[in-house]
Amino acid sequence: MVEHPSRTKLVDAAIDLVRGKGYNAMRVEDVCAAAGVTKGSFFHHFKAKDDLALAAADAWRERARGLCDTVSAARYPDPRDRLFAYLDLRRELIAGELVDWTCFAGTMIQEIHLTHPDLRDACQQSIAEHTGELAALIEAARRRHPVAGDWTADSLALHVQAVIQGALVLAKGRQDPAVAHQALDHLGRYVRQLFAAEGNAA
Amino acid sequence: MVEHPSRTKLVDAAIDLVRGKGYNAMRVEDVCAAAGVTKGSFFHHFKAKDDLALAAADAWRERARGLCDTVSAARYPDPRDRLFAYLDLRRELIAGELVDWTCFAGTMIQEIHLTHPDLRDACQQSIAEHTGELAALIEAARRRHPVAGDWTADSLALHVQAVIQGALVLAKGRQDPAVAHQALDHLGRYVRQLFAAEGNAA
DNA sequence: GACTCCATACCGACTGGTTGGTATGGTCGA
DNA sequence: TCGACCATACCAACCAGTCGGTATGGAGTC
Repeated sequence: MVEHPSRTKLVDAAIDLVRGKGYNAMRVEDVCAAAGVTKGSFFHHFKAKDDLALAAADAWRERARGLCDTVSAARYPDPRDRLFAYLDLRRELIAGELVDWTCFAGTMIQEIHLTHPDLRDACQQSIAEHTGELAALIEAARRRHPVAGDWTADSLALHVQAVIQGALVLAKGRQDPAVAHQALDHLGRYVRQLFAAEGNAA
Repeated sequence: MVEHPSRTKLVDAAIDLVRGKGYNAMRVEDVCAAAGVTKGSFFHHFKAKDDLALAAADAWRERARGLCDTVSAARYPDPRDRLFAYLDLRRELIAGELVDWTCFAGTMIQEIHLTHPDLRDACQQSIAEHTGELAALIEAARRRHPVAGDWTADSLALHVQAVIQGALVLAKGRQDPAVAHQALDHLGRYVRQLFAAEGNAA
């Protein structure tokens, strides 16, 4: 499997379409049209629609991998500051066209969690992997700074994901990313509060 | 329009099915089977599938209305305590079968926000109304207690909704309501922190 | 109270468009 | 010439929506 431009284009198109209209509303012909190929090509690369979705979930996981590292460790040597910067980044990423800030995995899960267990697990893995990276960052920050309250790095990472996913749902409802920003503002305030305990103001 | 048992059964069945499998995966015949009526009856009461969804959105809004009041004002005279109790209640409501703790409006919005603008607005209204009630409660608590930070009641109400919606998405992904509890625990801690400012410990 | 008239509620076989998937054949590089 | 890659025509299942028909009960008339 060395590149295959058609295949890659199909996967990318599928991700975009799912992010916009969801999985069930996305027809294979839509994907083909968006990718600029025909159905023959589609079913040459994928044996079924679900197969494409699986590939798309993998591609999405790949995209999400290392998102934490986007916030350079060089610029923010302190993991706590890196965590704050990460939250700010996530906030800023929610802007512009809807299809650009929507989460493929979250959209898929909500729609097919009962009907397509294998697909659900693939998408879940994508989220879990990212949450794991975030938890590691939180844990690093925790080791270097005192924190308020009794909580684990895993649970806070989960909470962050929840706020983001929920903010996206609300933003879709209002057709306006601004509501997501409000939620992320509160999240930022909360996390900073947790790490600003006991006279540790930044 | 005085009752109409068949119609009511169809609406209730639709709400359950959407909460489980989503809107597109729900067939008209599924709704009929679940409601114990035939297709003929269905299309007598609703002129299209979308029409049923609209009715279901209304019914859902009705269900959600006054959820804040479930936390009795008599038992919690202080609106701040009522707010805390509300958050606890929301946490406890996420338990048991998936179909019982899922949000109809959130599920719908995520799936049809682009393809069915009218349906999206109906579901959005359901959320907006509930958020409004919550904001009023927050505002009342705010007037009676000093708070930390610079934020509005509306934005905090929105944040609460976001955490809940996001927690549900994560719970669906893991097929386990426990993850939602973790997120709501953090939310509870945050809100209490906001209201516990300046020596106002409960 | 018997009769017509009609509206509402309901039934279930049928239809026609949509759509995931297939069959077949062509092109091009090795 | 073989096989990877892709195009076109086609198929069959699925499903929202239709349509002719039945049952029930209430209003009006004599």
